[in-house]
Amino acid sequence: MVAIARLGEHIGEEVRVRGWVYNLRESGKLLFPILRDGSGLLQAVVFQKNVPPELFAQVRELTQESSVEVRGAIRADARAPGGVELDLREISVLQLVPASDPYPITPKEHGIDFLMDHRHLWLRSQRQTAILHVRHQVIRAVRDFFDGEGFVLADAPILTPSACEGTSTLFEVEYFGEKAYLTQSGQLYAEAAALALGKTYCFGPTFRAEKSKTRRHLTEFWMVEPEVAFAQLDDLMHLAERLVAAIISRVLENSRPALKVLERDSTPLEAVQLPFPRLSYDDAVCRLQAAGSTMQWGDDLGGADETLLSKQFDRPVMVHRYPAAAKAFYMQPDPERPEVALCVDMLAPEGYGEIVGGSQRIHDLELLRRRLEENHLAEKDFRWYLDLRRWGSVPHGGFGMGIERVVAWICGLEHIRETIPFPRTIYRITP
RNA sequence: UCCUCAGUAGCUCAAUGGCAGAGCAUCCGGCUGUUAACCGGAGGGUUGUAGGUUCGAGUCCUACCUGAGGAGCCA
Repeated sequence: MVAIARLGEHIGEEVRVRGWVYNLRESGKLLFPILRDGSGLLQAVVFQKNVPPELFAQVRELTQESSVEVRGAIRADARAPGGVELDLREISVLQLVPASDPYPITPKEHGIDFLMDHRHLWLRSQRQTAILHVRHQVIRAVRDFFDGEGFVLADAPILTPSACEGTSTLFEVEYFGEKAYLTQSGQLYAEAAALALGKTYCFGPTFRAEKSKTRRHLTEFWMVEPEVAFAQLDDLMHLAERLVAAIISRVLENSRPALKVLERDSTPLEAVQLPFPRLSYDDAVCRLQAAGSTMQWGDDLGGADETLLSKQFDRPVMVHRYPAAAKAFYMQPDPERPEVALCVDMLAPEGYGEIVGGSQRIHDLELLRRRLEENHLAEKDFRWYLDLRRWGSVPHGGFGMGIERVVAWICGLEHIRETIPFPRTIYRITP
């Protein structure tokens, strides 16, 4: 049994291929069933005069997405998509899709509503499998990168007793008579792990119940969050840029065919070389105002601002030292300018916006207590978090990277919903 | 939550307030190199729901339902 993607290595040989009927083209006494197997597309050919009548008849009545196993010789043929063709000699039909109930997704155009309702079938399309191949490479690259850097995986819980940051709207669940919430970030737990392991990361699903309705948002998405003891802001920026460069490099190495299916121009990806530009928030505000934005110092960057800024660079840009007032309570203030926080956001090029957000964390117990109070957060909810500052506190920090946004950028997609097998958005939880 | 838009055949879409249509899909027929094949024919409809205006509503009005695009918030 040979995967379609590897048939180029079997020219001249007789092979068996298992898969599904993608399409069937017909021209008189000539049939062209197109098969897919998840690795690629294969055109088979059947000449009526070269095969028994039963075989010809059997192939002729194949319907889209019927599951089959075929046998035949592979030969190079420039006329076939993919460059190789199978001279079909034998077929075993596992399931013939009945013509009375045809496969709903045809090779023609469909609207997004219909496709999302049929997401479980839409995944079979060339485009969707290509995206999932890229996603797979991105995740492999992340895990290999951290492994190579000596990080130890320590996943954070998904069920949590209270808000991690106290800002987002959370999904509430009933937990044996108590209220619990789906995690919006593993960060606080990752900090505990970092003080145990030195360098650690967690990687899992994250939930936001905000009623966000844009092409950049999912209610359930995957986030990887490294956390490093003794790290300062510059160390975090250095880590983040190398992580992203490693991901891009991996995708360019392993996913060229997928990028081609997606018609993704790879030149912007090839331009992503170290180092990435660093821009202080102050400089970002100047640049934006010069470019016509109405934003003022103190405002957070809006979506349009992010796009405007990222289009000024050919690689991801890191914006650091935002006003502390606009940021989370746990961020370490800059000792030289307490009104800004030692934090960084990485904006992807081509208008894809924020893919990384991180900071150095407050390591002083009394300062952290003060910040909790200023943010009206109850100290009892953060008792264990404060403990991390009572015994062996060190400067430390980390960041979160949203996998789906990275995949959307790399694949050049219009909308993030195609980057995850079963997207969860504000108005959609099925299939 | 706010703003905008859409809902007609399995799918993608047309239809000036006046007979509800086309392409694709499905079925039948034709074609010995097709490339979302092509050519000919057939079947397929409670126009999202409920009201209203009108001689007459897919079309106009009101409410609701479902979804999409954007804003805010964020990864």
